[in-house]
This record gives sequence, structure tokens and C-alpha cells, in this order.
Amino acid sequence: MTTSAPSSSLDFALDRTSPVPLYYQLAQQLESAIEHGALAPGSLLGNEIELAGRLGLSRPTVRQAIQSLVDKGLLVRRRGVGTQVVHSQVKRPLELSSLYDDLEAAGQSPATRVLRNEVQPASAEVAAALGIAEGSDVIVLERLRLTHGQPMAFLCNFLPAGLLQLDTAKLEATGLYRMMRSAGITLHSARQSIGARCATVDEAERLEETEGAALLTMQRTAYDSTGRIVEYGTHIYRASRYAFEFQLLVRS
Amino acid sequence: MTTSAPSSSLDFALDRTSPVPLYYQLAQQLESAIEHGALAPGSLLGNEIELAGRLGLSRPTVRQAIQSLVDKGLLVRRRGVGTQVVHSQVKRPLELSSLYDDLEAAGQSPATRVLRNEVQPASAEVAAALGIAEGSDVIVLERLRLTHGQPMAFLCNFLPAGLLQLDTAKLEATGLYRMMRSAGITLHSARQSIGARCATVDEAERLEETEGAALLTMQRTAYDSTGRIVEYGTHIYRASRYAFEFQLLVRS
DNA sequence: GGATGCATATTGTCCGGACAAATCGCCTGA
DNA sequence: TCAGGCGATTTGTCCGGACAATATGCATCC
Repeated sequence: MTTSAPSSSLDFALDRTSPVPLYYQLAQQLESAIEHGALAPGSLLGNEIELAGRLGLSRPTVRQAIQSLVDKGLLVRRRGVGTQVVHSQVKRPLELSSLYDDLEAAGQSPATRVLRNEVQPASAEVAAALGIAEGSDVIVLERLRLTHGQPMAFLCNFLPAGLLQLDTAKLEATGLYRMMRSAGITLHSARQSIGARCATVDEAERLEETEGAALLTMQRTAYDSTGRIVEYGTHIYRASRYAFEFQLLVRS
Repeated sequence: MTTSAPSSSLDFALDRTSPVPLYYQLAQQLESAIEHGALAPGSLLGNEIELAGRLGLSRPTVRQAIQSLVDKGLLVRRRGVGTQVVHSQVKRPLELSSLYDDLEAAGQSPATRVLRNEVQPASAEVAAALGIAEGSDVIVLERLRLTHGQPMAFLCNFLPAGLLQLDTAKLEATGLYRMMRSAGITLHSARQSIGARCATVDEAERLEETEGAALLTMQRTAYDSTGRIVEYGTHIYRASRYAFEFQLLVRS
């Protein structure tokens, strides 16, 4: 009773004249069918060879589409059995959140207040974190993130100078990561550490909390696609108003 | 100066009689060459077609090997340029840790004390989290994790009864996830939420902390490969002794 | 009735080739 | 000297096929 009958034939519309790859078109339509409920959880997808024939594609192309959804955690393949939709309560794996803080705050009327935005020589600690020489110019950024008009987090970031032009007004409007992407910096990976501690007097005042209140701390080092360090940050969140949520995928 | 000359020819030994796939053999040897330093960061890998010819493999096979390392974040491919080793300070991406708590505690003389291990009817909250009917039998597990002889975390877990036989002695020796894997349960994904709060009197006593000390809280729902919920847990960590560290990979 | 073995279905691996798209360097021309 | 175009290089996409490995269900045999 866990596996349903092989799914009925869904019609996927593929556009061979489009510049977007066929396997990607198929993957997107499969994903939307799953999210939409047209493909029920636990249902079999029908074998690849037949599916390929029906869509006028080759098996490798169909496999590439399916594989991308397997990597996303939406499908599971079992040899000798077939490919079935994962029977998950949580729709939309949400992927890796908490990298784009902005996204989580979406729908919560978020706002950012830039408290500091200047170039300074790097301290020993910052230089080590960024992998540059001590005393090199770095952009120092201090921001206060607000939701519903109340402080939620205090963000302190350091970037190698010359990497980017950071206009304060634009920063408050669009966010740091969006500006980096616009500048041609493609983020690749980030190393994070999440901890907690009690608020000091200064921190409490800045975040409108009481002294000793629980705070979430996060340190992050971000790398671009070539492995260069492009950002180092220390963030402090009010635990009463914020939590990190994310999904882990276990590689088989 | 960022890209070195095309890497010299490394000799990879492929065993066609082995049951382990060729692309996997190649991927492993490439990875070890990278970790080992034989392939310097930033160096080009040489084009796929030539590499395939030199190894006596087809291009799809070589591509499959390379792609797996790209997914791991060790390599970067650029059309018209080539494939190069990512120039990363952090060797070993560490992948997704914090799922196997045990692994992090490794080398810290970890120990586990099982405080509770019994079957009980599920409360409304637990039933909802596990996606089962209220009142169904669930295994209730309470454990204290110690390092260096001091408490580090208090772990409370719930599992659907009948899924697994949990021997207390073995649990203290090997850990929950290892026992689940031994029982044929293959973990697939998990949804986590990390927050913080101040310790209550009871919590402080249990963890040998002072009242009001900062605690890290973690809630997790784990799914097996078919999407079934196999575990729900609420964990509390002493912030003074623990932090979550992990690496995020941004999907392009 | 139960265990063993076989046929079938399905994905996993691998091959060889073809053309398109993007990037970079070089050459030409103004 | 600088701008633009051209070609070479390399990865991206896609095809068609072949055989192997694994899981399932059925028939047979004890």
C-alpha cells in the first residue's frame, strides 16, 4: 500500500527551439507536477525508456532530468523497482536557506539600517579570516535588521576593499548578497558556525533586549566560485524573534 | 596568475574487473589527489576528451566523475576555459555535519548516558511531528551526552514504535543513527530548526549550568529514503561548550 | 505449505559520436 | 594605439545503443 500504481501519462510540453535545455524543461515540469499534486507522493514515475519514447527524448536526457530532482530530494530511484515521488510531508525542501537572510524575512516587512559603511585597515583577526595581509583595506559594514519595526539582528561584515562598490542607500534597499551578485561575484560555498550566548549591556541596548537575554550568534566565511574569500561576517540574532531553519540532505 | 598551467599527467589506476564503477574510481582518485596536494588549487585539469583518451575511458564516464566532484564543491567547470581545482582554504568541505552528532564529538572522548528508553502513547504534539495518530506507541528516548566527563547536551527523541529495537547498552555504545542504519533504515533528509534560550532551573541542574545560561536548542525531523518520518527530536546544548559548524553549498 | 530457482522489469554503467555555446587569444583594420 | 572580428579551445547538451546489477513476482519442487 506504500507504492501506488504507475502514474498515468502526464503531458509535458517541451520546446526544442527554446535555449533552455530539454532536461531542465522536463525537470521543472516534473517538479511543478509534484508540488502541484499531479504526481502523488509514493507514486511511480513510469520507466525511463518508455517515458523517453513518449516525450521524444533519449534516455540520457530523461535520466539527467530525473537525477536533478533526485539530488533535490524530490525523487527516489530504486533499481529493479522504478522511480517514485518521495513521500514527504514537507513540500518544497526549502533547499539551503539562511544564506540569503533576506529571503527568510520575506513577508515580514523587513528593513535594514546601515550603521556603518567605511574602509579601514584590517585587524589581525579580520585579516586572518579573509586570508589577506594585516593592515590591508577592508570594507567594514554594520547593519541592523528590523522586522515589524523592531530590531531582529545586528550584522557585522567585512569584505576585501576593491571587490565591490557599496552604496549605502542601495544596500538598505536590496541587501548585500544581491549587490555582490550584481557585481559579478558568484557565491559558491560558505562555512558557518552557529552558537549562542547571553546579551551584554551594549548588545541588549542595541537590540532592544534585556541584559542576559539569549542571543543566537553566527559567523560566516563565504567563498566565490574560484575559492576566493569574499566575505566574513559576525551576526547576532535575538533568539526570541529568530531561529535558523534548514533542510539537510544525506548523500548516499 | 590565478590559473596555473594545465596539470601534468597524473597516472590513475583503473580496475575494470572491480565491481566499483569506473567513474567512481576516477572520482575517488581525483579527490585524493586534490586532498593530497598533487593537484594544486587553481590548476586546470586538462580537457575531458584528452583525459578520457589517456585513461581509456569515454567522455561521458569522465564527465560523470568530474561532475560528482563539482557537486561536492571541489572542482569548478567553466565553458571555454576548463575544469579547475577550487582554490579553497578549507580542505575537506566537511559536507553536512551536525546530523551525526557523534562524528563531531569524535576525538573528544564522548559518552552517552541513557536516562530513559521506553514505549509510550504519543502526545498530540509528538504525534503531529511524527505524522502518526495520537496515542500510537512511540519510543521515548532521553539521553545525556558528555564530553570530558561533563554534560554537553540533553537529547530527547521520539521514534515510531516497531521501527527498531533499541537496546540501551548498545545505544550508549554506538549512537542512535548507527543503530538505525544497522536496522536497514537509510536516512535521506532532515528538517532542522536551531534557536536559543536561557536555561530554566531544571535544565541548568541537568546540564550543570547556572540558571539563565545561554542554551542552543535544536529540533529535528528526519526522513528515510521513502519520505517516512523516522525520528523527531528536541535537543538542548550548552552554548558554552558547543556550536554548530557546517558548510553550505550554493547551487548554481 | 514453504523454500528454491527462474523470468521479467527497471535502473546503473559505459560507450561513441555530433553539434551548440561560451570564452579567450590573436589578428586585422581603423 | 585601440576596437572589432575571427578562430581555436573547451565544456554543455543530446542522441542511440549495449550490457550488467538488482528487485520483484511467479512457478516449480520438496
